Amino acid sequence: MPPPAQPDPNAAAYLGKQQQILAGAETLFLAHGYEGTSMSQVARQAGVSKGTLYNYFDSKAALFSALVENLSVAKQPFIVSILDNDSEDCTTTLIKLAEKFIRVMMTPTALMLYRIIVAEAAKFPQLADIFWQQAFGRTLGVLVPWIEKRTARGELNVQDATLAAEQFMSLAQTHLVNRRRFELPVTCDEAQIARISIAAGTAFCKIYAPD
Amino acid sequence: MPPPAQPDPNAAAYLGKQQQILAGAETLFLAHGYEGTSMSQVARQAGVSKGTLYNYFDSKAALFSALVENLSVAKQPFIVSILDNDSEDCTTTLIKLAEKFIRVMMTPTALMLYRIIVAEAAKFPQLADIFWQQAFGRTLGVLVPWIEKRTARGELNVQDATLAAEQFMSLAQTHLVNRRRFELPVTCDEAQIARISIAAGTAFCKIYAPD
Amino acid sequence: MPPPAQPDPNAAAYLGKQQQILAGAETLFLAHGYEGTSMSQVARQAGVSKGTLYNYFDSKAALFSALVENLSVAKQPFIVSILDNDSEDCTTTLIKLAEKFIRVMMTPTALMLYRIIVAEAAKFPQLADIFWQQAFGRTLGVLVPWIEKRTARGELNVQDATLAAEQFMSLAQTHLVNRRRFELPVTCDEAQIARISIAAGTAFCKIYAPD
Amino acid sequence: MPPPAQPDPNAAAYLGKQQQILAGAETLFLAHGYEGTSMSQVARQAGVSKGTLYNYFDSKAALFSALVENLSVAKQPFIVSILDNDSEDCTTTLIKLAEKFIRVMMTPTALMLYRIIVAEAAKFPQLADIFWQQAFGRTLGVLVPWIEKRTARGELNVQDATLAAEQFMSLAQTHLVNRRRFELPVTCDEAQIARISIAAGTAFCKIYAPD
DNA sequence: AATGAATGAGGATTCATTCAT
DNA sequence: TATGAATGAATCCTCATTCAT
Repeated sequence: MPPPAQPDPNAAAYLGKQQQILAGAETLFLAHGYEGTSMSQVARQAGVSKGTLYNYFDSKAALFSALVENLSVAKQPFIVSILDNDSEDCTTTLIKLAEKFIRVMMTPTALMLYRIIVAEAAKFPQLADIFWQQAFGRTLGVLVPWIEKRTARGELNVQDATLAAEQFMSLAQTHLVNRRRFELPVTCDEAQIARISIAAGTAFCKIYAPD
Repeated sequence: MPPPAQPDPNAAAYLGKQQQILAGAETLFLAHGYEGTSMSQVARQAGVSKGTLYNYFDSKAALFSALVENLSVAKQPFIVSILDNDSEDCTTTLIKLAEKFIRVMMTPTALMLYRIIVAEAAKFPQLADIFWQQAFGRTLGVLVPWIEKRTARGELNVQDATLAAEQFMSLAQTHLVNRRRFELPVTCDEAQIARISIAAGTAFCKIYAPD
Repeated sequence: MPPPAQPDPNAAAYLGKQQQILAGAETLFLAHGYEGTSMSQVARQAGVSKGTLYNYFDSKAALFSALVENLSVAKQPFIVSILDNDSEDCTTTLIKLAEKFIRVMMTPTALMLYRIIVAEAAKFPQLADIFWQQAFGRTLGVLVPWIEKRTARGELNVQDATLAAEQFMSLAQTHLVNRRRFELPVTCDEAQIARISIAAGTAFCKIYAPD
Repeated sequence: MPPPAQPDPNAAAYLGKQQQILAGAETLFLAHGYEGTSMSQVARQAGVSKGTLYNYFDSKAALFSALVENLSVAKQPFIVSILDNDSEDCTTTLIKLAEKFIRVMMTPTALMLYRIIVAEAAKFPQLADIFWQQAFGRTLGVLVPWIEKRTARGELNVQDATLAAEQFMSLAQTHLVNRRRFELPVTCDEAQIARISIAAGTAFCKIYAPD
C-alpha cells in the first residue's frame, strides 16, 4: 500500500489556493475587523467552499494570523533608500523620511491593521509582535544605524540612538496619524503632510544638534 | 389636576442601579472588548436581569457609549495643576507633565479604552470624539495656553502652539505608551518613566528654545 | 375594623380611567393587531403605568376582549332607520341599505376588527361571537322582519327570510368589501359603491320577485 | 478550467429537505398563525436544526411566504371540469360549482390560510395577492368565460360577467363559509351544503335570467 | 389606587466548525 | 481534495406580568 499522499501533490496549486483565500480574507478583515468578518463571507469572497477554508487554515484565528503575517511582511513598503544619500544634510533627509513614514501609516491597510491588531492584541499577542516588527521595527532597523553614522560624522549628537529614533517616529505621527487612527476628521492634504514632516525633521535636528 | 408623577420617585436608587450596571460593564468591556462581551455576561456580572439592563440602556451600543463617556469624563485625572507653577522653569515643568501624562496613559483603563475605541472607531464615531477630547483634548486645552504664556515671557519660541503641544504629547508617548498599547513586553519601572519623561521635556525645550 | 374599601369609591373616576385605557388600546390594537401590540405601548399611549393597566384588566387577553366588546357594541352605527320607510319600493330601500352596509364595512375600524378577530378566532372564540352579533347579527335582526313584512305585503316572495337576508349581505360584500379585507388595491369611489349597491339591491329583488 | 461546482450536487435531497421543512411549517403555521409560531418550534417539528432552517429560508417571513405560495398553488384543487359540460343547464352546473367551491373553502387549510393571510395582509401584501389569485382568481378565470359563453347562447343575460361571477362567489359563501371563518358553530352537513349551493345556483340564474 | 423597576423565558438570527459525499 | 448542508450554542433584544413602594 502506498504511503498517503505527499504533503503537497502539486505545491503550486496548493499555494495558489492559499493565496486566493488570503486575498479574500484581506478584503473582508480590513473592511470589517476580526469579529465583524465571518468565515462564510471569506469563503464566498475567495470563491471556495467553507470546507476548503478549513483544509487550508485550522480556524478563523489561524487564518487571521496568517493574513496579518502576510500583510505585515509583504505589503510594508521599503523606506531604506531615503537614508542612503550620505551627502544630503540631516534635516532634509529626515523630512523626506517623515513624509514617507506618514504616507505609509496613512495607508488604509496600515490604519486598519493598526486598529485590528491593537484591538485584538490581548487575543493574538504574537500578531502584535509581528506587526510591530514590520511596521516600526524595520524603520528602526535602518534609522538607528543612520543616526549613529551621522553622530559619528559630527552632524548629530545622540547618546541613545534607539530612543532618539523612537522619538522621531513619535514626532512623525503627530496630529495626522494619531488622529486618523480614531477616524477623527482631519484635513490631510499635501500641505498638511509637508507641515508635519518639516516640523518633525527640524525638531529632531534641533534636539540632537551638536553643541 | 395633580402634576404628573415625578420622573424618578427615588432617583438615588435609579442612579445606584445604573452605576451598578456600569460597574459590571466596565469590568467586562475593558477585559474583553465590545464584541467579546455579551449582554448576558454584563447582566450576570452586574447582578441584574437581562430585562433590567434594557430598562436602563436601550441597547448594547448605548450601554457601551454610556460606559465610555463615564470612564472618559469621570476617570481621567486632572493634569492642570502641574502647569500652574509659574516660577518653575519650562524643562522641569514639562518633565513633570510628561511623567503625569505617561502614568495616566499607562493606566489599564486608559489602555483598554484606547484599544477598544480605536477598534470600534468606525462603528462609534462619536465615542472616538469623546475619548479623544477627554484623553488628549483636555491636556491640549491647558498646555496650549501655557506654551503661549511662556512664549510671551520669552522662555520659549513657539509659532504654532497647538502643533507644539501635540508634538509634546507625541514625544511623551515614545516607547512606553506606544508599545504597551500593543501589549508588547516593556520594562516599565520608575526609572523608565523618568527616562522617557526627561527625554520628552528636554527635547521640547531644545526644539523651542529662544534663539 | 371597617370592611375593605367599597368596590368603587368613586365610580366615575374608575370608569373614566378605564375608558382612557381602552382609548389607548384601540389606537394600538387597530393599528398593529393583537400580537403586534405590547402592554407597555398601551400603557404609554393611555398615559398610565403598566401596573395600573393590570388593576383594570386582568391580562392582555382580557383588555383585548373588553376593547373588542366595546368597539363592537358602541361603534357600530345604526342601520335601522333605512328600513323604516314603508312606502318606498323594495329595490330602492335595499340599494340604500347595501350602500350603508358597504360604507360601514369599509370603515378602517370595521376592517381591522374583522381582520384581528378572524385572525384570533381560535384564541378568542367569544370575541368572534360578539363581533359577529354586532356586525352582522344586528343587521340581520332588522332585515329579516323587514323581508317578512314585504313578503306579507306581496312585494317579495321569500320562504326562508334568514337565508335570504344572509344572501343579501353576501351580495353587498361583493368586490369591494371582500377585497379590501385583503388590502388588495381596489378603486373605491362613490361610483363603485353605487355600482355594487345597485347590483346587490336589484339582484335580490330579482331572486325573490313575486312570480 | 473545470466548470464551477453544480449548484445542487443532489437536488433531490435538497428539495426533499425543503419539503420536510415546509411540511413542519404547515402544521404549525396553520395551527397557530404567523406570530404564534416560533422558528424553534418549526425546527423541532421538521426534525432539523434551527441553523438548517436558515440555510433553506432567509427568514421567518421568507419561510412563511414560501409556505403560503406552496399551499395556495399546490393544494387548491381544480374546479375547471365542472364547467366543461356544455349540455347541462345553467342552474345544475352552477349548483355543482357552488358545492365544490364551498367544500374547498371549508377545508381546514383554506380556512386557516384565509385567516392568517387576512390577519397579516398589511405585513405581507404580496401574499394576499397570491392567495387571492389562487383561491378566487382561478375560479373567476374559468367562471367569467363560462358566463360569457352561456350569455352568447342566450341562456343567461349578463352585462358585466366579472361582476356577476364575483356575485356568484359571494352567494356561495353565504352562511357556511362566512361563519366558519369566525369559527362560529354552524351545522355543516351534506344537507346544509346542498341547501346553500342550491340557493346560490338558483339565485344566480334568477338574477341573470334572459327576459 | 398608582407606580415603574425587575424579571426571565422566549423571540429571531448568526456563526465557527464538522463530516458525509 | 473539495464541497456545502447540518449543527446548536450563543447573539441581542422583547414582553407579559409581578410587587415593593
